[in-house]
Amino acid sequence: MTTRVRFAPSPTGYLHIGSARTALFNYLFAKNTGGKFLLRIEDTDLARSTEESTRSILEGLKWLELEHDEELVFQSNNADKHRASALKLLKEGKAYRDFTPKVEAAGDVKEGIAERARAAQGVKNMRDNPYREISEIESDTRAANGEPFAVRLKVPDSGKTVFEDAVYGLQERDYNDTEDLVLLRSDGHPLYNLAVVCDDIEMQITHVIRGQDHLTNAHKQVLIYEALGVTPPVFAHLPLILAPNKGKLSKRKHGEIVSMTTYRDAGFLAAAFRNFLALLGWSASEEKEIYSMAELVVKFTLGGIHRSNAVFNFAENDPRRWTDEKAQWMNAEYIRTMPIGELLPFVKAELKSAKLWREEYEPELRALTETVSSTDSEDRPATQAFDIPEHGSYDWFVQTVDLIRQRFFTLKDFSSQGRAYFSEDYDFDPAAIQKNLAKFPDLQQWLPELADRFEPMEDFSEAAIEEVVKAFTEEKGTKLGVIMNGARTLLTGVAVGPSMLSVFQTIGKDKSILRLKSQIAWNKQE
RNA sequence: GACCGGUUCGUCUAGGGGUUAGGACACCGCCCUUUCACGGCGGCAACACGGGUUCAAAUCCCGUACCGGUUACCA
Repeated sequence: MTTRVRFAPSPTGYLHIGSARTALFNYLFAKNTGGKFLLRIEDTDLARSTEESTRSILEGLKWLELEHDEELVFQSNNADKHRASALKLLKEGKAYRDFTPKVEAAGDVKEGIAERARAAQGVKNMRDNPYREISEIESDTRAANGEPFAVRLKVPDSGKTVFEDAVYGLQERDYNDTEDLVLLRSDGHPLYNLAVVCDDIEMQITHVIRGQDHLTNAHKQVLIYEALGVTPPVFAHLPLILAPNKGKLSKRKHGEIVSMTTYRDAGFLAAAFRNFLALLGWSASEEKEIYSMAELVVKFTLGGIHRSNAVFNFAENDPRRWTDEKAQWMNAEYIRTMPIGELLPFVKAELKSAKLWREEYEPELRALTETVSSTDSEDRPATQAFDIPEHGSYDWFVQTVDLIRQRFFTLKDFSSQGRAYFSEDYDFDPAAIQKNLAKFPDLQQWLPELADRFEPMEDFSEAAIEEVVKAFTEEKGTKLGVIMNGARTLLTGVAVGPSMLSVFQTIGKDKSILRLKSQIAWNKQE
């Protein structure tokens, strides 16, 4: 039997990091077992569901490249079927009409529930509903008279629900601990637990993989499956992802850092984020951190899922730790080690959106196949002096990206920190000016002078540049670092980056000269 | 409150009767270097607590503490 799993978010916000991981695990399990990954939007609560949210969720899934196999299902479209099931149970005596008037929840719903539970301590039987045992005739009559009623499942008097959770093991719950849950609201609207069970049956779901917050719901759902006479699917509940204080990670309290689109917009690679997510609550039991999607698919098992919750670690008021540092590291790791050919399209998109892209960077067909296939960043020789691509060409673009990616963390860095490589209009980091220029006033004369030395050079290779700069340094009786760092600041606007010789060569002779002579940075320091 | 679940370095985790308790991120130090957030080497750092079982417990059992989930005519 082929496995069929579903990711079933409710459209009440953007794609949350926890939901994203649930989607990932469902996807991985489906692909690992050669099954289908389905998507269902749980919009039974029309009042809270929004189209905007559905769009955002779809967008997040698209970014993560978790494509669903069959047509998207909207739960609200199946309301009639859900209702029919409830009515069937009513007819069979497995459910009953509850004529208790509906009470509107007020204030903090959660708190109200807990409060009521504490107050009802010991006095209330979960199933002491006065309408549970009224006669069929009375029930029918009152209903016929137009008296509003909810339909509740009649939980059997004694016994327990039992199921084997693929993650948490054997789960048992005494019927006494489960109330007669409402299947249909008094306005005829089907409720979550009913809807989920009906849809999962309809969609022939074999494995329900979802957050641990549904673990107790599973007992209620098993009850519905039993009443309906259908064998329940396999349940696998996932540990929760917590905030640093080990509390709930919520959209309201933690805002954008839990939204998938935040990461997309911050310049994360989907592959890196997926990799990070996969390792949050799951492990292949080996000392390895970097997994491609293909590897994850092969290695994924429900048995590798943990039972304990994981903390998503970040510090709200520390910009460097705005999100989990391991996620940041993972992204940097991908940027600097993935095959350059795979990275290029992302850099292109980033440069385009920053208006830094130029058509000259577009590959000719020949160049593309050559570069992409010969990409083993492991043992590619360092840029050679005799191999200087024409500035601004496709080859130059590839070489430049490869050079500067070493110290980048996100795709955004290509258009911010790396801006000077692609544009004449770049900013100067005040700290860099302070550290590398202001401290050495002589540089204001020296650097333009160095530019003059570059002028007559025919061969602007790293070796040739090195020779000129070294001679110049000696002549001035200063240290190489002073010249190099001053030049770095003028040429790139920042204090960090690759070897200056590579930078000179990459920026090119003409631009290097221009920038060394530019007084903009100097003027800025005043 | 009740029911359910969890607890290995700060964080993500490996290990599940005998290990110097391993890896990754972060942090610290050294090296490389013209700077650096790359790289290399090294370091700091954990089995929640108390009982039991056992020759031997981080690992099995019981209890305690703490944390989390659920307890809706929400999903």
